[in-house]
Amino acid sequence: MKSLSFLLNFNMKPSHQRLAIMEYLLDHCCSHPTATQIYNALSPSMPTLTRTTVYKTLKLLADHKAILMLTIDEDSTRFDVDNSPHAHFFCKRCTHIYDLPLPPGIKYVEGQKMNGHEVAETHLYYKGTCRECLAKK
Amino acid sequence: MKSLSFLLNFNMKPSHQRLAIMEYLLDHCCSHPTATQIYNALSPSMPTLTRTTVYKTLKLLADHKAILMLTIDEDSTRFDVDNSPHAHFFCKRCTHIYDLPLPPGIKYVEGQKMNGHEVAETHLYYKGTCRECLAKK
DNA sequence: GTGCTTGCAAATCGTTTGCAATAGC
DNA sequence: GCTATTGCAAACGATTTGCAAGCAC
Repeated sequence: MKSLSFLLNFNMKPSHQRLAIMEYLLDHCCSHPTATQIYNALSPSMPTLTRTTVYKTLKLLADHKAILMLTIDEDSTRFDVDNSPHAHFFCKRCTHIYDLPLPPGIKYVEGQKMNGHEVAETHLYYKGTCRECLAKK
Repeated sequence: MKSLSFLLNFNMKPSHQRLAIMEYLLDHCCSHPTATQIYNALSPSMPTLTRTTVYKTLKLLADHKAILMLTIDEDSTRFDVDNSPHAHFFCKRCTHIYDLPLPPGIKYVEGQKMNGHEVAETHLYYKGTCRECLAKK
């Protein structure tokens, strides 16, 4: 019941829907799912769930800094429960997102100023073709 | 007529429309415009220009690696003519994008392998509130 | 009952597509 | 004339909105 404590930690009421979404995120942290993927996965076992609720929940979680919104994919927003500093590799062919260790030398800035700008998030992205897709052809 | 040589360099036919779009990009490199901003700016003096053409041209330029597509803004794709390695700061309040020098230690990977993945682009993004918006309130 | 959460239907907006018209060599 | 480029209208898909209904304490 990790999802329960997760929601409580962030002062969010643990509704049925939120628990399910949170649990999905925790179970699929490595795939960095889209809102639609979450909806499609949960919908069969939760017929009343709507896309709207999924979007609202994800937005709320992101506002509470419980999850991270990744804008690496131009087609749709991806979500990441892992908030430890790490980089991402986005495959342009299959749209899979891989986690990568942070290269030495780069600092993840948060809550500090940079050139007068207040930094809330740092993102390091690589884009290209992943090893799976390279192997295919 | 920088835009002309720019297009020729990338083996693209220098049509009237492409020249105008390229020129706009070169003149507004620091604002990292959206397709719609480009369209709105050029439309008055080029009444026949359509959004479609702007999108197609930008996609073509990006495919030829003449410009960079930035996915930092969740609302719309931004375009950058400056292909020298640098970081970006995205203001969540005013959506302005600032160029930032690359911090020491980080390498911009291109054309190399990383964990078996073939990297085509590296992106370093910071998000938060910019100094202009901080000063306002 | 009060207030937050959800569901619904519709709208919005960026972007893409198929195809016909056009322009330039 | 041939081929690439453009324009148009329509489609598409992700995301948001306003509002009414539902749920929980």
